[in-house]
Amino acid sequence: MRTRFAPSPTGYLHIGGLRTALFSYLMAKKEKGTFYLRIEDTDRERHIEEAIDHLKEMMDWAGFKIDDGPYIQSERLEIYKEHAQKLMDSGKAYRCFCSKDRLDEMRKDQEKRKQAPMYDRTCVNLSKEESEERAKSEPHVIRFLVPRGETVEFNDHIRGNVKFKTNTIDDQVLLKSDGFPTYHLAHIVDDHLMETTLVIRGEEWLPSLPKHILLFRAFGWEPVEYAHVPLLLSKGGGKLSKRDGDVSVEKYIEKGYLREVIINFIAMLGWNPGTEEEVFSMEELIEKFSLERVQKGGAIFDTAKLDWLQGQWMRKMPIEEFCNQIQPLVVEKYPDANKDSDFFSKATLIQERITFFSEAQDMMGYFYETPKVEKSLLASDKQKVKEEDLPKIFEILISELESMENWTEEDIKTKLFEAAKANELKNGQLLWPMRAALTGLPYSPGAFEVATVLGKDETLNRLKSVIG
RNA sequence: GGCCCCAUCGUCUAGUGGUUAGGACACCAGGUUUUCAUCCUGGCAACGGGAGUUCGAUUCUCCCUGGGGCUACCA
Repeated sequence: MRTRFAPSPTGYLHIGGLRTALFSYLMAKKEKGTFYLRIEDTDRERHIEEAIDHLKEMMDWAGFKIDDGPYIQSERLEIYKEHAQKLMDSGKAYRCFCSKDRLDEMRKDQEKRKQAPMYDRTCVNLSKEESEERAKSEPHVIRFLVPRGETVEFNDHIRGNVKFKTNTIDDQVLLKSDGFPTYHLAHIVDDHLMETTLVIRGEEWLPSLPKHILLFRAFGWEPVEYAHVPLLLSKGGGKLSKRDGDVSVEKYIEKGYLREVIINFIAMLGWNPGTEEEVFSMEELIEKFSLERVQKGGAIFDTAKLDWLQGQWMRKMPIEEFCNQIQPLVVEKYPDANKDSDFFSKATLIQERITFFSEAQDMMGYFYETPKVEKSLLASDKQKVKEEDLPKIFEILISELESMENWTEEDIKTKLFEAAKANELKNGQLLWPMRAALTGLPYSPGAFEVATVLGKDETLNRLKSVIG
């Protein structure tokens, strides 16, 4: 098994592109085959220099090991020319000197008459001599002479048997007047020469499939295998494109989604393992992926589930790694966090309620800075804590906690539950004001947990300063 | 217009010639000895329509409808 990812360099990586790359990668790795990268930069107008390096970085980020390449099509122009020539020599392609204007007019005319726009083959009838002669001075393209009256059948790995009549297939341009090949020629030549065994690409290529099969035949080559994956759709239903919002992988990385999350998410868009599991690592995907279980219909790219997955993966992350990720961020704002021997236990409290690393700074602030506590926060209707009861509540809290010898979470819990009972208070009436006083936030880890990490002295300081 | 592809809850999807059509996300309601989050329980919610095949179709066939893609010297 040898697969490839063959993007054109646009400057960013489309999320759908990442998905076809992922599927290709998974197929290759599943079979212990190879996966290579090829840059399809045959459109001069689109060419962007840095895009190639960027693509390599993205493959690296995604965790796709590139076994080979990148092959750059713009560096292989001679090869495509030779192959186009071969087809001309065997009468399967021809030069076309028609101008852009004439073609436009022709198409307009055809549309007016409600015909399918197709090249009218004006240049097919040129004699070999005339064609050779004019080629010396006139700009021209090379077109594929599509055989008429045939039916091309092909077995797609996802769609099964598909049939096309060749009569409706246009004489595709193979080589442009600037000497660059079109996608059609370049991909056939490359996938043959580079010994690709399976091409996985978007469904938008399905209508071109017969052209490609015909080209393989014209060269006398065995066609590669194809799998056309369903498109990613926007909420409105159309093909997901730039105007629908965030379609670049870079955007999602910027937002703070984990690599594992994005990979997991796009894998599940159009594919499922047939079980009810939904959280998969790359290794598991490699093991379980199969084209037979890829959906035929397009999938709407709806990110609601992405956030859920992000939470799943955040909580799944080993705590050491979690600390490594957030500590630098927290240190930026709170330098004390750098040499904090308790950072680990603080991070543990945060991990189960965080969605993005970037939130850590705000979530951990009260560990490093005495919070400013709004008086109104200490009371709570829901917890039945009235403002006038606060002095008494804090008095109880302070005296109970002050008397403690062992400052452990269990001991604090026992102590305060007893105190609540003794004073005929609900747990919440004691704990809400305590938690609020310690953190200054409407929500945070629990009072016991925060107090434990803060230590006895700091806890008491904060409780005292609130009523003072 | 022509050609091609597709069609199960709002979304991602499982599924079989006979099922209470399953799961997940989202949403709603409860619970989890304090908030938030997590977690748990429950609820809401789907086979586009019409023929045919069949004892029986969500499932097989055809038509319709709907959606999508392609129709460049772009990929």
